[in-house]
Amino acid sequence: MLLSRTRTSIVDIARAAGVSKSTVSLVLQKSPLVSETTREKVNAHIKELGYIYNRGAANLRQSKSKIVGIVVNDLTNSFFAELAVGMDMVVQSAGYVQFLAHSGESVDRQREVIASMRENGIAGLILSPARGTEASDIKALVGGDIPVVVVVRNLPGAKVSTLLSDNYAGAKAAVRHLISLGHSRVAFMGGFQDTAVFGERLRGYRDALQDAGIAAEEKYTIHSAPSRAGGVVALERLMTIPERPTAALCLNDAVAFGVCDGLRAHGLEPGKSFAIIGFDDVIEAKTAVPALTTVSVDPQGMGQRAAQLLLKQINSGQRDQEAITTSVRLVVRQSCGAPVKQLEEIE
Amino acid sequence: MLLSRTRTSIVDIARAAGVSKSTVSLVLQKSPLVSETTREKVNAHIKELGYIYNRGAANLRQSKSKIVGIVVNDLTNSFFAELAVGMDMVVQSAGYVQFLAHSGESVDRQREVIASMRENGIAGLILSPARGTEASDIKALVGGDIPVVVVVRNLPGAKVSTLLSDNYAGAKAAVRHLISLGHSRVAFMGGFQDTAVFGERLRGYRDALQDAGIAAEEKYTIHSAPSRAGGVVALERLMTIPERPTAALCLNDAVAFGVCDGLRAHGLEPGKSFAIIGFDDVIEAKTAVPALTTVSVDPQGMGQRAAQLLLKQINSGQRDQEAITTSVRLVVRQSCGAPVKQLEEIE
DNA sequence: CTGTTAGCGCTTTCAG
DNA sequence: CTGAAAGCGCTAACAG
Repeated sequence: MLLSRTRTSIVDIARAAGVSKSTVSLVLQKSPLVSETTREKVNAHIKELGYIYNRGAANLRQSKSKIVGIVVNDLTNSFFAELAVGMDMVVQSAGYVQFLAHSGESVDRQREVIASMRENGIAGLILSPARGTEASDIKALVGGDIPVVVVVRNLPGAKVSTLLSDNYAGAKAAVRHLISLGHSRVAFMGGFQDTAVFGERLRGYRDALQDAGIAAEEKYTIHSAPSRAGGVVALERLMTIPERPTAALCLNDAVAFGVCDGLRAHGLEPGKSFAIIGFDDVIEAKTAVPALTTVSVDPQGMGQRAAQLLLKQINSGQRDQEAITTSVRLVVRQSCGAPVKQLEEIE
Repeated sequence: MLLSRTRTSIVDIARAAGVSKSTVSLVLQKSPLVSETTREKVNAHIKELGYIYNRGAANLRQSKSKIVGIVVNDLTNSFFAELAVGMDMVVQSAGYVQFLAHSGESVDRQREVIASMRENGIAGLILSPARGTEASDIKALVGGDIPVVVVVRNLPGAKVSTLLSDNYAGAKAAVRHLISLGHSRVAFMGGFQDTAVFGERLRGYRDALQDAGIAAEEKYTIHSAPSRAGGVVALERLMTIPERPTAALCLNDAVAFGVCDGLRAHGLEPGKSFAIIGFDDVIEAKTAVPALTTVSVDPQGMGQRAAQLLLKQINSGQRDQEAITTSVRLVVRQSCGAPVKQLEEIE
């Protein structure tokens, strides 16, 4: 808790170099106002004394910081972990640091951690909301003081920039693909009716069927936890229904992997007797199942985009902007072998 | 970058409540020295003005912080993501926040990010080192000012607390298990000779064979990237060697999953014609392959332990302690279904 | 129990 | 080009 007995500061090096502390400060800021000779002298002493810049003090003085907050609902899910890695890349290379926290889908924890980050002076926040987060929550948490970017899950009504993938179109394209392969009994597996993501993907699934003149059977929509374990459960359910589907669109890759696990437990090879489409295109999808096709969201790319968006807002001093929802076009691709198509942006 | 035009401070609320700022400060610290009446009055104004505590200012004044740094080599790998989640849990509930960064196995990035964290005043650091990190690096980075806990990968010679799993014993137990099932041609798959973890696990593998009077064939050790994709590659290599092994211990779960992927591509069901043991016991291992057995490290538990260790050191003001290496005993378990045994600690 | 005062380490006018 | 002085928001003696 205690940081050294009072580590060497700007005045120590000023004294050592025989200059004033303001001069040292200027050197630190690489100001051109200081002569080459003094700069070198000062820098020498900085090295010698092992001086560490105290950014906290500077932040206080300037009322600004180069810290961003990132709160993610579930780091245990590769999709979100990769999302975080993408953000990390751009945050780091912009010279910022991040408080990165995991809410574990708990809105309470999410609230606490955001409050804590605010006290610690973040300049902006990226939030991948916990299930059950309300639009009203977020403006209560950050009083419009700092820019906020919401990712992945939509918070309808929240007046913040939001970066979403076009789940509807992606799901629709995936199901169209299955239909073009001759499937007519297609299931939608995984997830519960509690996130916008689920709703959008389901809607895409239904509309694609409808467009093809196929009635969407209610029993073909199989709810389960949106995890790998959930996929296994969903498959078990699937096996019991009459007129069993021949293909499925899964809520996400985790569910798809679980469905594959389940099929194999029944001695069936995924992609052979039963076609599966995953969703998100997590790194593992690249080798998980030879026959796996996914709707590609490219989590790392999305994370990068979100972070860029936030930094732009921070630097432009933007606040309280109208909800600018950007959606990322999704492409259906064969996971193994095929090159990943580029992320495209649409309004 | 700019934090509001100068947000409401302790003096604003002091003025509003008609008290001095020190009184407000005392209220904030829940000091018993302040009367119930004034406390309530002050609190009322705090709410009304939407005051946000400026922890940075307090940190500066007290030369301490409740921020820890966590640097992880690869968040993309579920093992490390779960490790981070475990740390997050205890850090958060101790009222700390964390800078959490991903080094992507780059020692340069690792160095930069640690430097940045130090400038930002972390009270301690947990490091899961990037490949190639030297013992000398770390004392250069943190000058013994703050406590450091190194996890997962050993940095022989570094004088810091280290939390490792007993890789040698775990690997040995796993191979003994395979031998007891009747396997005599056992491969070791995945990884390169560049981390201590690899060396320890390999040594355990070899010694178990030796103890059973089986010669460890050099060709049965198959190097590859320690990732899922690497596992696929390793399996391809394996298929080409004469007197093909009948079982394998994999460097980690990611490799094990890749090996399974590869087997399936060859029409072989993992666990049937070829036995596999993974390593780490990532969440997915719980459903990934019905027949999968892993050496259980319990990443989240290990993360919690590491964070507790760090916090203890922070609170006790410990510095420069001798290298206290704690190793966690590993158990071999059937991944699916079987209950996870508790983490045990040994000297 | 409450107010006064000084100062954490830095930046920033403003003079010299 | 360099120095002196003030102040960011908070805490910590110390008086009253």
